[in-house]
Amino acid sequence: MGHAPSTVQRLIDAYQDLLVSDGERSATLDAIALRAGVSKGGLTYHFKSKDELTAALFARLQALVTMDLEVMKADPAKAATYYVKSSLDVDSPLERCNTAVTRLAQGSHPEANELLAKCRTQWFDVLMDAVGDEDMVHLVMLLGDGIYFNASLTGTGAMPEETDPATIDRIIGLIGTIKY
Amino acid sequence: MGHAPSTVQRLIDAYQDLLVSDGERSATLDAIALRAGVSKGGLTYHFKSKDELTAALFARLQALVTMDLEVMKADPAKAATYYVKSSLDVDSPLERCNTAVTRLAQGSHPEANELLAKCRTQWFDVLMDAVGDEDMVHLVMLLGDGIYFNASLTGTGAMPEETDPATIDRIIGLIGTIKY
DNA sequence: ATCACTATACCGACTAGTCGGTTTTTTGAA
DNA sequence: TTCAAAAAACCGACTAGTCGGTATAGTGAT
Repeated sequence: MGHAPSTVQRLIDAYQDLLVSDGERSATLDAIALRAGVSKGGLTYHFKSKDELTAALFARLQALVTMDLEVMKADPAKAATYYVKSSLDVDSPLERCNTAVTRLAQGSHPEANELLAKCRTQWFDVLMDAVGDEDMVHLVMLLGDGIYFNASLTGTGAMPEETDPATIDRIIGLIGTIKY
Repeated sequence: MGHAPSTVQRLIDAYQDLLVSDGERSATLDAIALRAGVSKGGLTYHFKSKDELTAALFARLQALVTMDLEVMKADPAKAATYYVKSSLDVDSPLERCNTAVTRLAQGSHPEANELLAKCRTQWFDVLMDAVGDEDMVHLVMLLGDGIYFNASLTGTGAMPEETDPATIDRIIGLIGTIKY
């Protein structure tokens, strides 16, 4: 049966959600505890410091990326399309966690930057195995980043329809016509 | 001859630089004043509140974008290439200001989000006039966003060579082969 | 006298982290 | 099966420090 998420997981969820929806400044210990449904003392029982909580968030991202890489390796022919399309799914566990860590990176958290760089290198390597051509891999990853950037910016401001799935499908079609 | 920047401009510069290099949290009034080489009192003399300073940063971005749009309109044939390539130049006044406002947007500052959305719509419209095909414009803008995202993430973490100009040139070449 | 500041002091709100104490769950011997 | 002791989970008030903002007295150039 599906376990109800543990307090530890709920605390990481709460931290992640606050980072994604309101940014680093709003992700205070009090706010995290409140959202997770525990007291501040309950939070500090599980995580002695905010850095420890952040480390747990980093570990979650690494785990989710590892799973994502396995999916891509399992079907190399679809790896590139999968990478681009999954950038659109901002509500997936991976994308949400990725966004959360990106928020920290943009607050110039050195470890967050290093982790993101490492993950990107891993994606790059798997895409290279699947696609073969370096420039095409760069194109695919940059396109994915652009989609992700657009999607994650659509918080309050009403963006145009740049990131709707049908448009992405047509763009993937255009890319598919490239001979390399 | 080139005026030495006024105190007002130096204060906006300082705010912008701190946002870009250290994120929203580090951009305190004290830090801004220190970097601009004025006292805190000197800052509050020119800007009654941090919101006023932020408004000045927003106005700067709008002005820089308007100039950028004029450049693109002046040579529509090169507009798309110009858009993609200029995304790489993270040290240009426009990209630095854009990054600074993006930092605020990711801290879920509603006005920053609206401004960025507005600017993107303006770029989209000009590119539509220049390129004609909507999907190609989306592709160009997403690619530019991806480049920008990558480049702006390269703060501390040593990124791979994804965003070097030669690679971008080859990718532009690939895009150029698409028939639409 | 006005402008463009410097320098310093202060306030209230907020933040990360601490700590003594309380509740809940688990354990293992009678 | 019962039940008390131990361990784990959790509470919330408190501390020290930070931030945005306010206030005020003074300085030197025009």
